[in-house]
Amino acid sequence: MKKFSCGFEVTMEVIGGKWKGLVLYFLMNGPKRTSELKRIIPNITQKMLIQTLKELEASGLVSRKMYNQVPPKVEYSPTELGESLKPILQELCQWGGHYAEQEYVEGEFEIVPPEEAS
Amino acid sequence: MKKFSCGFEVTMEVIGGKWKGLVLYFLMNGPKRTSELKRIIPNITQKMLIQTLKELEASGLVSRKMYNQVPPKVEYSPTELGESLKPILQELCQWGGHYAEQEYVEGEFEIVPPEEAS
DNA sequence: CCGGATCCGCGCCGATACTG
DNA sequence: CAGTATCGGCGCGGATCCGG
Repeated sequence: MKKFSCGFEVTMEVIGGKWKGLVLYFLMNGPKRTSELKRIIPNITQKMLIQTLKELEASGLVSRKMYNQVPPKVEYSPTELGESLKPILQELCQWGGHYAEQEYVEGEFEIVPPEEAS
Repeated sequence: MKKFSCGFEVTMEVIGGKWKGLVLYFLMNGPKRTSELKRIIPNITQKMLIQTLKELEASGLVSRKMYNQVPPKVEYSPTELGESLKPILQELCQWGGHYAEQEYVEGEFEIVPPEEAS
């Protein structure tokens, strides 16, 4: 059992890292197939996408629905627990957007369409 | 200039990682000296504490005030920009607290006094 | 009391190739 | 289309010693 001194650390354990929060954020608008997510987040590799989704599922934030057919079809959607993070994720997103425009950090960060993002 | 496709990534760039958000969170209750922070977060090493504070300062979220005296005294406090993160940090903290008590993850995470935390 | 400097292990994350 | 397997770089974060 991992021990922390503050709930903040627990949340970070769950949506921290490079991709987890972002993937969850894009799932909030409705169920997505793996390939859709890959298209929305072009810079993620297939490996990291699958791994991220598995971690989110293990954390109980995302549910995985499989259709037994060919070609395979899998859809991911946020669970109720995952949905409960929606307002927070949106605030984090908005804050970052405003922050990037602060004169203090102007030229440090840029928000661009996915194709051009690093 | 770092490029992102979503403000969320920018925010994570600033409060992500193992310590940045946590240190900022504990600064919200008022200015703190280095040694105070070290006492509040015993598991952080001095190196990481200093490094974290410098990064937060470079991001414009924390201001560093030095008193020229012996023994040296330095105080850190959140800037206005840093303060603007306060509600979000609190929500992240509360969410993590509730999450740790979900039956789904019971036994996975525990929130304990700093001395026992890992 | 406060901070800098070095060394280094480990794990995150990426690239690539392959299966059903 | 969805997922697995393997290999490896690199940087975060930790331990420790040193200086003002």
